[in-house]
Amino acid sequence: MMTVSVGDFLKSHDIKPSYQRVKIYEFLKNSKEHPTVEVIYSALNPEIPTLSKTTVYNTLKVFIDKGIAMAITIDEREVRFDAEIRMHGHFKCYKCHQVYDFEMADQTADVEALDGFQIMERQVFYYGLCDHCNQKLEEVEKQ
Amino acid sequence: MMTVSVGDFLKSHDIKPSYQRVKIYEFLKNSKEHPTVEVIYSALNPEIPTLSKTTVYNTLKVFIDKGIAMAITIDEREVRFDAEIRMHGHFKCYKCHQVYDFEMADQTADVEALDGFQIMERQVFYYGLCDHCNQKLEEVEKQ
DNA sequence: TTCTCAATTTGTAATGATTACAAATTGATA
DNA sequence: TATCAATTTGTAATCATTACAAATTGAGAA
Ligand SMILES: [Mn+2]
Ligand SMILES: [Mn+2]
Ligand SMILES: [Zn+2]
Ligand SMILES: [Zn+2]
Repeated sequence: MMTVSVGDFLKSHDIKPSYQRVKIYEFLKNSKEHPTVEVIYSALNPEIPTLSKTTVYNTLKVFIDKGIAMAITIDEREVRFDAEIRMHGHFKCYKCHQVYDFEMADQTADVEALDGFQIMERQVFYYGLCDHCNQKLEEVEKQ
Repeated sequence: MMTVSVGDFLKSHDIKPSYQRVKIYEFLKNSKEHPTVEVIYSALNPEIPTLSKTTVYNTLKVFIDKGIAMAITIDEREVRFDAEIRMHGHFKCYKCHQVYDFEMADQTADVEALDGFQIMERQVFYYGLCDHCNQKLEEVEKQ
């Protein structure tokens, strides 16, 4: 198993690895929850008391420009972020509001309606009840 | 060919067909552009000078609740609306910012990662260059 | 080491879409 | 015609995001 430091990883993507950038990337990479700016800021603020929310916004914009993160607009009200940039779908539970990843077959070829279009990005959002919340609902209905 | 008035259509979906609601629904139904609240408001304001933007927001919320319209969050900054509620994908051109519809095979069954999840809504967003803008780009490159 | 300067970070104010809310209007029914 | 709930309207509040200018940082120069 080969390990590359976050600093080297950022450098290899033409991003100067400042203290804040390293911490923000580490948090995003280790997070499974697709955090918002607010969540990232609140999580890192205790450790970096001088952190500014503007820095979180700026840094995420840099990550996206350099291709090591993506924005997820599955919520109407707030943008979430993801350090996993391989193609995958997102499911949002109406009840617990969690956002789950799911694997997806690449169905680019399926879309003959888009002949001549150059597809550069794909977002697939599903909504409903996650297995956990769905389970609880069924138990209630059984009564 | 059978025609039902917009008023009757709204009534059949449990929506009282006020003047504003009829006009807003007609505009949305006839529009191919997935308009924003601002676009709808600006388009109808000349005809309905007393129209309030709040009414546009309220009315669209009613349409969505009653299942005759849907919100499209393909833009990070502003929500677009669509009176076409059959399942279809959306493509947004980075250059001309138009949003195109495209037909899509229903691939619900494909997603075995979501066993136990109850999928209630699906949104598929593609981004890139539309055929028109892509064409123009190729012509420039040819020179 | 100290200096310099561009890149980065920070704090504050502005922006803009959306929502909250209360008053005015409408329109179906009595 | 009177009533009253539903709808519409206008204004203010909210809140995520952006703009911007000042402060800080840190890598290389001297
Ligand atoms: Mn993800
Ligand atoms: Mn559409
Ligand atoms: Zn859930
Ligand atoms: Zn285009």
